Amino acid sequence: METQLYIYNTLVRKKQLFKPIAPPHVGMYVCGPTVYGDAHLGHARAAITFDIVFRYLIHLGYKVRYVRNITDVGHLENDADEGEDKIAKKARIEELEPMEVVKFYTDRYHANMDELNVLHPSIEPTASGHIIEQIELVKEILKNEYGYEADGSVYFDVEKYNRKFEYGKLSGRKIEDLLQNTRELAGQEEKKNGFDFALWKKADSRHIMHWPSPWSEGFPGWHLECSAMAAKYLGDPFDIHGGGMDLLFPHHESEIAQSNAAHGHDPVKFWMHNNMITVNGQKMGKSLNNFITLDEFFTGNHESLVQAYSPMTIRFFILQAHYRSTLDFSNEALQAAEKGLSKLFETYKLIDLLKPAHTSSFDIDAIKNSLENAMNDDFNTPVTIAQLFELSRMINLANDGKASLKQPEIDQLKQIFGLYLFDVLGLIPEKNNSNDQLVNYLMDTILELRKQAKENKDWATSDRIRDELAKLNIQVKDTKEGARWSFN
RNA sequence: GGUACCGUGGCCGAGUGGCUAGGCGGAGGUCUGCAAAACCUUACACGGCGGUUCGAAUCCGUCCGGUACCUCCA
Repeated sequence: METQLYIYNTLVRKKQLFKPIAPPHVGMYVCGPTVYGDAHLGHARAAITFDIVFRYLIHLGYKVRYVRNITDVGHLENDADEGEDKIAKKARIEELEPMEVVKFYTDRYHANMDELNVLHPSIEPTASGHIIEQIELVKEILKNEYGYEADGSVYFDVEKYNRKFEYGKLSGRKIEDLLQNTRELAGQEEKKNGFDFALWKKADSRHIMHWPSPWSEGFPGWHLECSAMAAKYLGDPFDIHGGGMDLLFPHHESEIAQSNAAHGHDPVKFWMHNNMITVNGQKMGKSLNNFITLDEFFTGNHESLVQAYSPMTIRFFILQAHYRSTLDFSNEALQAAEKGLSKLFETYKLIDLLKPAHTSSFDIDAIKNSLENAMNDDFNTPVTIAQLFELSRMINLANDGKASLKQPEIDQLKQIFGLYLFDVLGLIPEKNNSNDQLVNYLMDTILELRKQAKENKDWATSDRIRDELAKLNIQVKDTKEGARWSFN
């Protein structure tokens, strides 16, 4: 494996050469969704970011086990419904069984991810399916005396932990600062310190989801599931842990603490965090209620959207920014992405029509190197895409007879273009929404009639055909080789 | 208040000491019955001020503006 992949590691705040713990195997854990609502653009960004990591590691020849969890219990609400489980709350409102809610939104999440051409993770564990593992982890932490019990709940003793380890190493926080700035939370009076977090929470009568444990009938704490499930499926330590930047603190910080408290060492070598999608410069998020769901994007059914945007447009839009930068949503930006992407697909199709020459104007290997370098530089997909546009330009020039390519280079060009466009970036042409064979046959017939009209200089008929087709969102493109068409 | 991060042309968005980012849009051109599409060419930039340097969008300082985390959040 010649390639030198550099990954930005949040833990050290710089890019580091990626070396797996046990090559050729790579273990990657990514925080998945809490399934109590529809996925929005931010979920797409996280999923696509790590889909790219997954795909590229596979491309490099690694054997990757990719674990992405489904959070279906546990996260506390922090408003009037003191300590009520998020899933349970939603269930109460909709008068559904909690698992019914979980199933409903999990299915919808999966459907959205498939539409975005996000590869399925190797394992997709649920928190509710790993209560036993989580209880065992709490026991270990208690055994090592980094937790304490209070009225059926168990809390993590951050101050004690910090004497031996370093709480805040990932997020760059100091425990003294935390001391000053902790808000009043449910169950605060049971804690030694405001910044202590729950490992196990006793359920009260209003909770529908609860499990027996040595301490109480209750439910696991906020950060426990990831620690428990990652260790179970990827070992301890493992290679890459990913998630949104908003999970950095306290979620990931606490995961590190739990693992150290239980096992005496850090759980993860590389921490990766994708940045947020913004709307008018402000984070798109549940709490701000400014999110647009993926289904709304796909249908255009939202007041902020002037049109529908296809899943591939969304994917391309996200990949046009580097994952560690914020990405500002706007109709203009999405429309630009839509056009740019279709240009790439169109030029890819042109490759097969190129006529080989005896000389060659371009250095395909140079582009190939640029593509590799871009991906190796912390998955720089915007630069990767820029290189694909460079290939696109070559294809068009050759197609116009303004440049030449030899057959082996045409083959190479097609191979590289396809490799990065389809396999690495995961961009695939949209399927037409109709019966392909039938539509193609009809279109051939219609365009043949229009061609005859044109030959007879019957412009009224030929223009009418063009206009009528336009009403069906079918665009007729006259080229030197005859008319082509596409769905708009 | 604490801690980070960001400020690039009309819009989105890479780069991070000297060499074109790229896309969309704009302008000009080629093609065309017309139009569209397609293609080619091209203009437009690095928040303000000061410093380091032969040279800074890129490093340092400072000011201004914005964002994120500190509470569930991708």
